[in-house]
Amino acid sequence: MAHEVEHAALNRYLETKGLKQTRQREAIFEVFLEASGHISGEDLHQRVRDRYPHIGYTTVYRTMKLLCDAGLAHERHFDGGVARYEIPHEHHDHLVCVRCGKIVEFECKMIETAQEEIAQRYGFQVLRHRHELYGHCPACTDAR
Amino acid sequence: MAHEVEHAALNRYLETKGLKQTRQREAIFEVFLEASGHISGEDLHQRVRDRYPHIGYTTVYRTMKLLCDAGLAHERHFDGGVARYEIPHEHHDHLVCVRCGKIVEFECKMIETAQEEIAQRYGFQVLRHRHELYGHCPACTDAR
DNA sequence: ATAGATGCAAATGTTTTGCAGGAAA
DNA sequence: TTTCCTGCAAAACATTTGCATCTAT
Repeated sequence: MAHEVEHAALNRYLETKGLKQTRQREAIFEVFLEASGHISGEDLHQRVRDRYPHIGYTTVYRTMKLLCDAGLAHERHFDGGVARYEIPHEHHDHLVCVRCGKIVEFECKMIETAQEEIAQRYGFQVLRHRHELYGHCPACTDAR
Repeated sequence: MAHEVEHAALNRYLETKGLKQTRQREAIFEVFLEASGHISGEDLHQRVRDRYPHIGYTTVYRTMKLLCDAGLAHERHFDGGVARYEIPHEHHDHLVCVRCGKIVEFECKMIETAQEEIAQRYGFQVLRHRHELYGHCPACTDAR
């Protein structure tokens, strides 16, 4: 089993919450870590199934929710209606290819600053935001 | 009936497409225009029901889709999973209050410019985007 | 032994579709 | 009178919940 550090973090979290360490949780977390980003609940379920044929959708969803609570995963919803999960890291936004589904992360200090200024102008206390650019990635632009 | 100009535009569209002018379509469009912005399908249905008790959800959805195709309405999906409709006007983004649901529009040329630069940097051809700031509006910030 | 986890089936919530009857052109 | 609409019920679709059973502690 790879990702020892991460699994240790999960086990620590489970322990502090009085929750249990199970094969399913380990398997789901492992597959999630291997996928390294933007994997959908469905894909995750499929891949975990390769190792645990009887695992249910339910357990995948419940475990991902748990991982999010533990701060070990981040849930995103892009257009299309399915939840996707990423490994938490510094703040960023996304470019999404509407043809092939490719997702690219970007970071822009200037936009962050502008957002703060806008929030202040309207008296809003911003808790989170959503910023996604949808279009064609380089490969899909060339393809026609 | 108010909004004569808009209804004329709808009738013109229906005619060019060989579609029919019906009481339901008129009623839905009228209620949509009166709401002037960010009304949900459910609210729309409720309000139309005050005038046409037997109107179905289905007709409201189908009509809003038609209005979107005609360019007379714009569909938005903020967090929460319900479609909301607004009267089309120049490009803008939104601030959404997570407590009271208030929606405020904003426009920022600087962000638009930054988006273009980012798209170029990653070779994406951007078709549309989504930019929403979620937080507490002034009233809800004061309330506690 | 016991609190907690699992997996199935059924429920949820929003939107869409099939279809038979109804209305506009 | 033909083409298009409407409204109901049922389907879709992603996710959640109820519950009886199983398992880690």
